[in-house]
Amino acid sequence: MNIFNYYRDKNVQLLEEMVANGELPAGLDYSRVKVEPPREAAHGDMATNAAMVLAKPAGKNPRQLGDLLVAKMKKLPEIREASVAGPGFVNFRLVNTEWSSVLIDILSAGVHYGDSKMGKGEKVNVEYVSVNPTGPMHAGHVRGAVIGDTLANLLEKSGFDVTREYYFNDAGTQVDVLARTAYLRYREALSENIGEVPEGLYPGDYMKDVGQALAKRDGKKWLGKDEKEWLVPIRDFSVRTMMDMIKQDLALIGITHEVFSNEREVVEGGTLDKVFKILQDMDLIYTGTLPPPKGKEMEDWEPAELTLFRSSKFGDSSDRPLKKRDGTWAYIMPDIAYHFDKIQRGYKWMINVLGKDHGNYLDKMRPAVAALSGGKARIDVMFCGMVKILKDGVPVKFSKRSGNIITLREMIEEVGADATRFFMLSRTPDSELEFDFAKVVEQTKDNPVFYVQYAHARCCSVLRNAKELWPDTDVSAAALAKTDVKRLNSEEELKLVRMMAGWPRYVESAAEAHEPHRVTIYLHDLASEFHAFWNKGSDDTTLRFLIEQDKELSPALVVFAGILWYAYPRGAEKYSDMDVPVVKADTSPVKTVPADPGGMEVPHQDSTVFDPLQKNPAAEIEKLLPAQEEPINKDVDIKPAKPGLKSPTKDVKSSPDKVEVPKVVVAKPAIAASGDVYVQLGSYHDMSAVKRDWEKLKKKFPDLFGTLDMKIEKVDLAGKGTYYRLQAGTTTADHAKEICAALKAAHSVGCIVVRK
RNA sequence: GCGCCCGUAGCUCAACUGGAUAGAGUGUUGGCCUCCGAAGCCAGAGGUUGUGGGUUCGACUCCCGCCGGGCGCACCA
Repeated sequence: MNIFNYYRDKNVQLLEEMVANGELPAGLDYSRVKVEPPREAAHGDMATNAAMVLAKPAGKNPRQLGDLLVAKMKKLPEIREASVAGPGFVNFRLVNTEWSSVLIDILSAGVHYGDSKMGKGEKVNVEYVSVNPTGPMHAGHVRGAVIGDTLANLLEKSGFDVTREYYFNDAGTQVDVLARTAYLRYREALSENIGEVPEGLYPGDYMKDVGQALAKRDGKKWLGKDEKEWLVPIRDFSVRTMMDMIKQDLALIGITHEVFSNEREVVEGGTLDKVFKILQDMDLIYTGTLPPPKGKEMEDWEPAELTLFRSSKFGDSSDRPLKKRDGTWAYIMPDIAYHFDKIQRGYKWMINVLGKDHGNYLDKMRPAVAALSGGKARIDVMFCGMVKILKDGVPVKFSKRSGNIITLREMIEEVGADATRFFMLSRTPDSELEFDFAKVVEQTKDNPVFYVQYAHARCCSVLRNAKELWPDTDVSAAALAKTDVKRLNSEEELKLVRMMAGWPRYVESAAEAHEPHRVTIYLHDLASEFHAFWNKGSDDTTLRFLIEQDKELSPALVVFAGILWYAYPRGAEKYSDMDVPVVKADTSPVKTVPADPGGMEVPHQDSTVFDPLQKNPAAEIEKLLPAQEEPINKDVDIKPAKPGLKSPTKDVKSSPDKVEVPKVVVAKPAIAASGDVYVQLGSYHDMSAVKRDWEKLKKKFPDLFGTLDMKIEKVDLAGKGTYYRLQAGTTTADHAKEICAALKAAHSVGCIVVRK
């Protein structure tokens, strides 16, 4: 039960009484009336804005109306005090037993505390993860996965009928590449020497397992056969294997989808034609020519007759092609058909969790959904910000080429599922997030994960001690629900209780606003309140959880705190059986209290207790997008290797106790110190991007580039296409170095010194 | 150029979709262990919420204009 809603209804009831006896005019709209905890606890337990929002329609001034309401409220036995304050807030306090009875609610509801019927059983489809089956889940995917899953949990808890769905693409060229890679690894598994994985195939080692599995299942069946024969069966096998792998990975962080959909079924089921026909019948299809994209120099743009969908009728900026020039489907068509399928399955509300880089997905899909549902279905997209992975404070380079990806599995093994989930939820979804391996496992209070876990550990500790103190006492939630909680009435205790009473409000607001991170904020606040209460026990022994003379009362509070830990974003149903739903945390001390108090050594707060996975982290690329896997080789920015820098050799022998800080030696460039040097700032596929970036840079670093000119160097790299290199010059070698240093410091662009 | 998102303490972020004196952590200053876990707690200092207007009882929140940043803008996937 949400006690705030309860009193909101109570207030509305009072107002209705006032209407009934003529104090207020009839027909008032109460929908904006809210009851909330006041921002300042000193103001009271609860506050309502009723007088302010109803003043105008009621033809009274807010304070006048407030006074009327206060008079009514004061007659209620549950309300101890009420008054009008500020611009017209009505603040009120409840009698203590009202609060302490919340504890009984919590204990009897258990993990269902905070459930509500807000959603009224409405069907919602939450689609998230949706990683294509071409590789394992990696660190960049995790955030969207966690956010989507938690949102689904919250919606479910709030009374929606939620379906967790996963959609994967198994019909494009990517899965063919997957099949070819699998075939190669299959040959390898049958002891063929395959050498390096050729460009265009997936280089990762995970494909070895697929090859092995295939060899185990089919033996030498496919050796020497033509691709035409093996492509389809091996593709199916690989897709299945990869999906199994992904599902296992997801299970590691407690994510299970109910429905898996795939593109192939959509395509082969003929849905595309069906959807097209429907749109045609609605007269939303025509053949026409689109204007060229604005503001973007397109050298190779030429007008073409295309099959277009009148999406602009549904708020899109322009109509969109559904078929390519050659008559085949455009890539958005399967997605549209897939959403049609969802609509047909009865969803009026669909939520997609995507990476921020899919910027215009919603623009493209919303018109189609509107058209195909007759305006009855709604699609929302949550865009998740990027994750910057750091190891020991150093950004981790992410490159598929070298197979250097941090997989979800590695991440979980390193920091644990709970910490991962918590951390991924610690910021608003669309913001960028720094995920520092060292910080996540750091055991200090600047690690919110630990801070919350520590509070939980203390709860466990109390229960453990309670069992020791009173071996015969039942400390299960059910037993504690019978505790005489009315005796909990000190201000300190009630403060904690009020905090717990607020949980249902957080659940609702987080679900409504699609902001699962509010859960972690709540937990942090709750933990903070808990720690504060704990320490009060030092000054005042009557505020301890365990009071030897009073075994009935003591542990009750702890259990509530413990119950709320469930809120840790995981599925409620998984914890049906509970004393205290346990979140992973140390249940035993890892640091002992010294016998001689007064000089306890505490680790420095900035220090870490984490041993990094890799000691040779590479810098540079620092953003991870939950993006689609792609075969290597596409459009890679080609940069010459930096002169003078060798990759660190592994077998450098150095004694561990003599740690040498590696000296950064900047190799002296073999360039004369006169104006005969350019700095190369980037390399692009199209000319307009070069110009655009140059303008940007000039604006951003006027001091650096003010006097320099732009030079564009065109290069043809065999097999890789044409590149335009952006260079600035000429200048001296020293100045060039300065520029590069400054750019590096600003994390802006790469910078290479080149000769004239 | 167009569209979407963002700009809050020195730093990293909140602020319960319009509420009261904008809060936490970090850093800094001081205090608290004979006591349920001191990896904790308490207190001090730190702000014209990028900027200029508007809407109203009331704006970090909504609207408009600027400034600064991110992402997206193909018939590619």
